[in-house]
Amino acid sequence: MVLSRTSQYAVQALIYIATQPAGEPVLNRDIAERLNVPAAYLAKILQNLCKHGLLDSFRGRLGGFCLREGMHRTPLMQVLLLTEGPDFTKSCILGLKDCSDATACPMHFKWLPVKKKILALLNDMNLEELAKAVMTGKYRLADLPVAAVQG
Amino acid sequence: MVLSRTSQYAVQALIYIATQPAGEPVLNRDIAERLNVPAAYLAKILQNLCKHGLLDSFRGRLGGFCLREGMHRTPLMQVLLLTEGPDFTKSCILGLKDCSDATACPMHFKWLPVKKKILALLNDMNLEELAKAVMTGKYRLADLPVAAVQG
DNA sequence: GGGGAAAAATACTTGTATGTCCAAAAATCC
DNA sequence: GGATTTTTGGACATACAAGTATTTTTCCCC
Repeated sequence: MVLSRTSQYAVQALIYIATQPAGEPVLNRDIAERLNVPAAYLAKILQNLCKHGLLDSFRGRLGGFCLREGMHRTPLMQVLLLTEGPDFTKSCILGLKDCSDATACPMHFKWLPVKKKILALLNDMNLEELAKAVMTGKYRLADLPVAAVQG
Repeated sequence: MVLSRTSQYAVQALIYIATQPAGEPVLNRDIAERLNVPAAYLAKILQNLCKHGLLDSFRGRLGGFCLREGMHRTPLMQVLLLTEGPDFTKSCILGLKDCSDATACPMHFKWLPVKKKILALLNDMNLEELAKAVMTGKYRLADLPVAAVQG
C-alpha cells in the first residue's frame, strides 16, 4: 500500500542490524534467515545501502554488515528516499505530475494533511528506536516461519 | 506512493464520467484523450469496472460508458478494492502477512492511526463529490498536455 | 438486411520489480 | 601461500503491471 518490497526488506534488515551489538558485523546470510527473505536479493539491497553510506561492509571471515557510525538515529524517511527514489515525498494520489496548492487535483486538499501525517511519522521514527522496540520482545520483525508455526 | 497506475486511471475516469450528463454514454476515446492516458489500456480498466457493476456499457453507435444507476455516491474505497485487490486495507507497512495488535511489527501502533486516517478519507470521498469539485473549474483531473503548456 | 461505429474479448509486447546464479575480489585463518 | 569465508558485480530468469494490436460481437441507422 505504501512501500515496495525492496523498501520493506531494507527497513527490516536495518532494524535487525541495529538490534545487534554495534561494531560486530552481521552476516547477510543470518539477516536473510532471520527475516525469511531471499539472501541473494537482500545482498543487493544491503550493497546499495552501503553505497549510500548507511552501512559499512567487511569481506572475508569476520565479515558482514554494520550500521555506519552515527547512523543509529537515521530516520526511516532517509532510508526510503534511497529505496523508493527521491520523488517519494512528492507524489499526488491521482498520479498528476504537477499537483500543488496552485494546480490541485480534486483530492489534493483532503489528501495533503494525511500525507503530511505519513511523512511526519516516517521522519520521526528512527532505526535505534525501532530496534529497541524489537529488543523488548513485544514486536515482530518478520512473519513466523512455517516451521515455527507448526511447532 | 499509495495507488497503482491502474487505480489512478480508474478513479480519474470514473470522476470524469461523473462530471458528464447522467444517461449519456461517454466514449472511451474521449475519456482517454481528456485524461491523456493510453486508450486501449483504459478500455480494459473500464471493462473491469463494468464487470464489477460500477459502470454500464453500451456497444455500437451511441455506445460508451455510463455510471450505473445509484453509483454516483460510490466511495473511492469501493473502487480501490476492485483495482488494488481485496487485501488493500489489510497491509502492514513492513509487509508482514500477520500484523495485528496481538502480533505487531515495531511500527504497528504508530502506523495504525495514520492508516485509519487514510482509509477514512477513502471511505468518505465519493465520485459525485469529486466530480462537483472538478466542475467548479478549480481542480485538475489530469496533467495539462504538452500542447496546452506550450500554448 | 447491410454497413459502419463502438465495446468486448483475447493474445501479444514491453517494462520494471523481484529473484537467482556464478565467478571474481578481498579478508581471514592455518 | 593455500583454503575458506564473505562481499561484490554482472548476467540471467521470473512475475507482474502496463501498454498495444487484432478480431469478434453488438448496436444504430439507413
